[in-house]
Amino acid sequence: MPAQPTGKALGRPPTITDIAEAAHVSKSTVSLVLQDSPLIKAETAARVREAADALGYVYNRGAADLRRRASNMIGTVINDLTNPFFAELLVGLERRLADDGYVTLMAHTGENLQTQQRVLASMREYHAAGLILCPAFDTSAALLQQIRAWRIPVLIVVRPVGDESFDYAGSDNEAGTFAATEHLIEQGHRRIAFLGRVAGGPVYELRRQGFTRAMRDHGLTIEDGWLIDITPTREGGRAGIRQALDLRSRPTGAICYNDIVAFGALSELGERGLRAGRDFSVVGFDGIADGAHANPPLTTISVDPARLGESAARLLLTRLREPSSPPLRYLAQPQLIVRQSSGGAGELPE
Amino acid sequence: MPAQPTGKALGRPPTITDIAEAAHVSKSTVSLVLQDSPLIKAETAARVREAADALGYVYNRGAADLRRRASNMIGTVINDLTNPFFAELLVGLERRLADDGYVTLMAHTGENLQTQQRVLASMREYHAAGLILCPAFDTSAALLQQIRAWRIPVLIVVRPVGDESFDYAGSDNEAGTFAATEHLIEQGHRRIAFLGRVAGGPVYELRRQGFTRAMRDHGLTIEDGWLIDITPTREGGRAGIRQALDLRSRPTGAICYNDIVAFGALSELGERGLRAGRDFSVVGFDGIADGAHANPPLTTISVDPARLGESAARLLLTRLREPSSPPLRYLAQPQLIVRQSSGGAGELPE
DNA sequence: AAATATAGTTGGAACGTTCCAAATGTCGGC
DNA sequence: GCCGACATTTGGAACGTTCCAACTATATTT
Repeated sequence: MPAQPTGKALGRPPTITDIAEAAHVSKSTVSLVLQDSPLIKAETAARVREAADALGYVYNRGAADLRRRASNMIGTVINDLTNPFFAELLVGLERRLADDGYVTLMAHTGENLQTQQRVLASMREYHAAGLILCPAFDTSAALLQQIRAWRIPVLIVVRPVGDESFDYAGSDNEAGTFAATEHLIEQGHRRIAFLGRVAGGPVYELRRQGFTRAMRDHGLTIEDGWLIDITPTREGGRAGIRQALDLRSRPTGAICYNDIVAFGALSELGERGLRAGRDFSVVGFDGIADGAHANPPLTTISVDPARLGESAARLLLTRLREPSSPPLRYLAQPQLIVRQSSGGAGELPE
Repeated sequence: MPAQPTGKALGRPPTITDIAEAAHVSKSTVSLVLQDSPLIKAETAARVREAADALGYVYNRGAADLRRRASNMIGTVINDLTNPFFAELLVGLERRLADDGYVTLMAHTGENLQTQQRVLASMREYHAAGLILCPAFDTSAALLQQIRAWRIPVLIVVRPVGDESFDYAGSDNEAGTFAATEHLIEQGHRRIAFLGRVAGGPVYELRRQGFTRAMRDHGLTIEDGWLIDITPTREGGRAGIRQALDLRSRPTGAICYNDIVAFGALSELGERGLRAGRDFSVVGFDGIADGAHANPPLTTISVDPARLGESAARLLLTRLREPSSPPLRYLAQPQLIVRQSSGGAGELPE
């Protein structure tokens, strides 16, 4: 903790000019000292720093940013923080940004396009050095073009929008569900459902494709009703399982769009007296921390959300350093984590 | 979406001076228009706004803040975003702040005191108008005194630190666990454990006290080993249940420090082939959204985290308007939500 | 007709930095 | 005693706003 300022109190917060006066140098010198410039003699620098401490000086980043025509703020737009996946992503993001001396301007959209537009505009007014955007559903490519016209570096996370010319960090969704499905097949499952949205943009699309490809590759057909359309929430997961269990050609396991859908699925199974991993198999997607301590612990395709966040931040920082390099891209290779929620395909007890 | 700027392009982003020129007024007038001042004739204002749109003007809040010696940024310090309780809190907080035209500077400490000190200092440099701090464990009262010396309004959330002179938003922890415990007692339980930290600051203290008071009030004694010391995580919850079930005088239910501890408890019970609500009762604390779709759905003491966040934001905004009113305080009245994880006290199957 | 009030507009000095160009001081070599 | 080279330091004009005091009209009162 810094010492209390001891010098004579001015009526207002001290500025570099005050320090300059106290240390008998010019304010230019003070400015250079604060920037750790090697131009200044060590002795002088020490004297300046002493004066600054004595006066209780605090750097005014706003003023500096105005003059430098730059800032160290990164705007981060998240749409659903109540999904732990995004919370963990944000943690990784913020940690990395903080480590590099940046500060996070955070906003939450709740999937609302107008809110999204508003917060982006606000971040622009604050001169954010860069933006990290997890686009709300139905975000148009036009919005991205607009941001590009703002000339603020922007990185898209998780949900690809627009063309390939934007920096992007996400995960290999198709490969992920492919691996998930293969896992169930290897466990002996032949009748597998997919719980996700039917028309929910590219992420849903790819995850479903990974599922269908794995089924096809293994010579399995997807029977009517196994592609179950739900909202990607815990509630949706429950509904999905209800639907699955009511099917005439009942599946023995399900690939879930993401982990929270899977949680809902586990809950509904439990309510029916069924135990995931024994009576029915459930696989999630995301690898959020809660999965390890779900009931039962959840088999999932992990993309390590915190790490994805760090990578996203890293990409944006690279972009800031290299404004005109070709589009950057990071695709997390999802990894299968086998826990108890998946197991052999027995017959369901009646 | 605003129209593309159509006017002649300058080499640099347009400023109020450029608008002034285009609209044939002074920059003072432009400034007043941007502030919606009633001093300016409607006709003139319209002309100015037109010019601003045409040039693609974007307000420079940094410059304005420098001159006004104020800002619209609120610094928010959260220590554990991976706990959905805090994520939901943050959502409520941010929503309220955004509604009032403020922007959220968010930082994550991961319970690290040094990180906390660093991010607070950083927020000061950025001239945050106010701070919302959920103090990391072991935060000293001295730190708060220091912040007070900075003359930045600060609101403490969730964990009380320092004296009563700080604005605070939290919940009635003692009443919460009291109600939780009474609930189990009413269900017929007589042997109840408490899963929490033994020396973890005021929140733990109060929640434990609510438990002990309820037990005492109902003439029940707390036997050796029923106060179980764990870290307040999912992992801790599992360990706690393991410990509880191994006791010679085995409890039939447990009050958990918070919901994620309860989730761990549910997981461990499941692993042992026990079903919460039938074989053992579990009550959480916080009321995070996941609780409704846990396996089984979790009985909990809800403080409605999102609403708590909104209230916290509201308090801080009030403080900004009334810098010298007496300390503000909001105590959420926690509410018992009965779901399936608690039930009658049967005997445990051997 | 002068004085006063009112509405609308404006010049210019801040706000606290940065950074360029220029100034100063010191040293060695001639 | 002068020159250039180098190490340090500095004056002052920006950066894009706000806001006070002053100014110009025009209308109203005396």
